[in-house]
This record gives sequence, structure tokens and C-alpha cells, in this order.
Amino acid sequence: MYSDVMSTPERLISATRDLLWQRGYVGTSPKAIQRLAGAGQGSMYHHFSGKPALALAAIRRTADEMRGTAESALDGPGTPYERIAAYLLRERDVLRGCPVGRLTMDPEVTADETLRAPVDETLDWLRGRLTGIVAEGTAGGGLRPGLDASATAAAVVATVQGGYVLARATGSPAAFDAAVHGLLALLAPDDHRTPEV
Amino acid sequence: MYSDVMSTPERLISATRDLLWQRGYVGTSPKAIQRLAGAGQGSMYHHFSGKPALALAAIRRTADEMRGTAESALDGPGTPYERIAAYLLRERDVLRGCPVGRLTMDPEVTADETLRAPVDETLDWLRGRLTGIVAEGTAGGGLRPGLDASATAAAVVATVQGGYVLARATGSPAAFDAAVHGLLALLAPDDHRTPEV
DNA sequence: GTCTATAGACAGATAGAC
DNA sequence: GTCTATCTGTCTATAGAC
Repeated sequence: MYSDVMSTPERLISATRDLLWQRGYVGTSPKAIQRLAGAGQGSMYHHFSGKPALALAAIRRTADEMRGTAESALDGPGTPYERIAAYLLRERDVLRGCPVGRLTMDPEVTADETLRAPVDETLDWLRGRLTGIVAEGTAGGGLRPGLDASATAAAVVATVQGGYVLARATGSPAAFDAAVHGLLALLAPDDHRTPEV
Repeated sequence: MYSDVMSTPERLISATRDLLWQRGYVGTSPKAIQRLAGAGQGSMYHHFSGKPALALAAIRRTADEMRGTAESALDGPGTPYERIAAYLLRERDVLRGCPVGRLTMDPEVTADETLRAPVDETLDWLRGRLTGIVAEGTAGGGLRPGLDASATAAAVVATVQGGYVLARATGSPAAFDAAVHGLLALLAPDDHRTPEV
């Protein structure tokens, strides 16, 4: 249940976001959304045409929020290496996984162009943002020189997404941390010690 | 439908493996399994106690197969760097994702200790196997010296798992390839050029 | 071993009263 | 805007005949 000061559509969106994160699209039913939102059947179908529309609103909201969170770390002070480290090491609810990346494993999401678009755009934006920072870093900002900025950025995003997989497999965040620290060591030049962030 | 030379239990397991890969545990119904396997309701429940038992058999089979495939690449000839490259660059049906890693996003799988175990053990084995190879490689086998073998191995596995996420988000294998090549460049010493594998 | 019948609960809505 | 009733199909089995 969500705060009473939220409107019914807002509560429905919040509930859908939470369930999509925890159970995915296929595993999330209208009934479960209604129960969590404290809204009735008729109420939900009054505000949204159905499960796909509600999911789209929820996914867009989650994608926007993730973009803002990532930008906070990437836009911060410090060298390119430090900003990438800030992004990689920021606090996360590791065992819950990535609310955006998770959706790529949902066949109904990837099959629906409309639902997949916000997911694609968000991860694409993140890769592009990191590409710029890596390019800056290889030109004297604390990253190994000579790296392909775009490929390196893809490796950074992939390590995070895959770190969630390892963590959820083991049931502990340790594997995520290991992957991230492993990558940070690889990003630094040979003569550089990974700073304690 | 599967070959008639396979026994009914084998056809059921194969069908379950395929559906688990494509739709996950939550998205896979007994009815769909029966249809794909060409087996009747009663037949399925005669051989397996229910969906969880069938899923367990399917997951074990898939995990064993993945282990064998990975071992083929990791056990091959060449330097540690080359063996890791062989693993990373081996042919994959990238857009289908990892049949084992995928299961970690399924709440019913992670909630069930029995179902999660083979997933955990397989990824754990892979990390351990790579840790040994990385350790060998940092001692003169074409990898950057001074790396934490365990953390580096985690980064390698995470990059693969996350590469699938990126590929499925964009709908193209290109992002997977970018992440893998980005990582390979990072693994090589500064003076080393990534070989064309 | 395989088949059909049956069953209670849920999925994903639509209709119409209030 | 919200509520209750209703509906068709699916989910995950169980029972018992063949």
C-alpha cells in the first residue's frame, strides 16, 4: 500500500513499478497491482486501458529515475576514472537487480516494441554517456590510454548488469562487488592503484 | 515437437528446457510443455510430480551442458589470455541470452533453494575455473600482472551475463560483442594488442 | 504409460450500477 | 471515479478409466 496523499493513478504506477521489478511483466497480474495499490478493479481500468498501458507508464517512470541516478554519479566532481568509479560503487539494492535491465529477460517486453523502447533508450543513453567519459579519461584522465571508448563503456554497463546476475545466483551482493572491483582494476593504468572509494 | 526416438520423459525435459530459456519459470506452464513435448497431461504427471520437479530436471541438464561448453573453450590450447578469449568469443545465440543466468531473474527460482542450487553451482564453478586461469595468466601468461584473480574472473563472467542484457535491450548482438571486446582489451597488458580471434 | 474428465483459483478484462 | 457482477480462458493439478 502507498501513501494516501498519492492519487490513484500514482499509486497504481508505483505498485506496478515494484511488481515489475520483483516479478517481471509476465509474473505481474492486474489483481496483484490493485491489491498493492489499494485500488479496485474498476478504478484501475478507468485510469489505464489495461496491463500493457500501466506497464508502459511504470517502465517509463523507472527508466527516467534510473537515468537521473546514474547521471548524479557520472556528473559529479573528479577525474573520469573517479566518476566511473562513483557510478560503479554507488549504493545499490544489489539483490533486487536492475529494474530496467531485468525487463530484457521478459519475452512479452522484448516482443512489444513500445515496452522495449524505454529500456533500450535508457541503456543506450548510459552507454553513450560512459563512452564520452571514457574518451575523456583515456586522454589523460586516469584511464588506460588507447582504449576503444565505446567498447569499454559497453563492458562497464555489462559488468554492472552481469554483477546483478552473479549476486542473485549466490544470494549475496559479494559477487557484484567482486566484479565491479575487478573491472575498476582493469580500467586503471598499470601504474595506478585503485583508490578506496 | 521433438524426435520420436526420444522417450517421453526426455521430450518433456527438452521442452521444459526450451521454454524455461525463452519464457522463464513463471512464464512456462505445464500445458505449454505438454504441447511442445507432444505428451498428454496424464503422461507428464506420470513421469514427474509437477512443474517444480520437471523444472529441476531441466535446469540440471542445462547447467551440465553449459559447464561442458565452457570447459571446452577454457580447456583448449593456448595461453591463459587466449583461452579466456576463446571462452568470450565462442559462438553464442546471443539474443536468446544465457539459459542459466536467465533463471536468476525468476523470483520463483531464487525463492526455491532446490531450483537455485544448480544455477549457483554452475556460475560458481565458472568463476572458480576462470580464477585459476587468470592467476596463471598474471604470472606471465599474457594477462596484466598484479590483478586480483578472483575479482577479475567475476568481471569476466559478469561481462558475458550483462552483454546478453545489452544485446536483448537493443535487439542486436552488437552490444554483446562490444562489451566482450572492451573487456579483452582491458585484460591485455598495455603493450599487448588484442589478437583477432 | 497414456487418456479424458473434473476442479478451484487466477488472468485479464467488459458492463453497468452508483 | 469507484464498485460489484460476470465472462472466457488458463494454471496446476487430481482421479480414474483404458
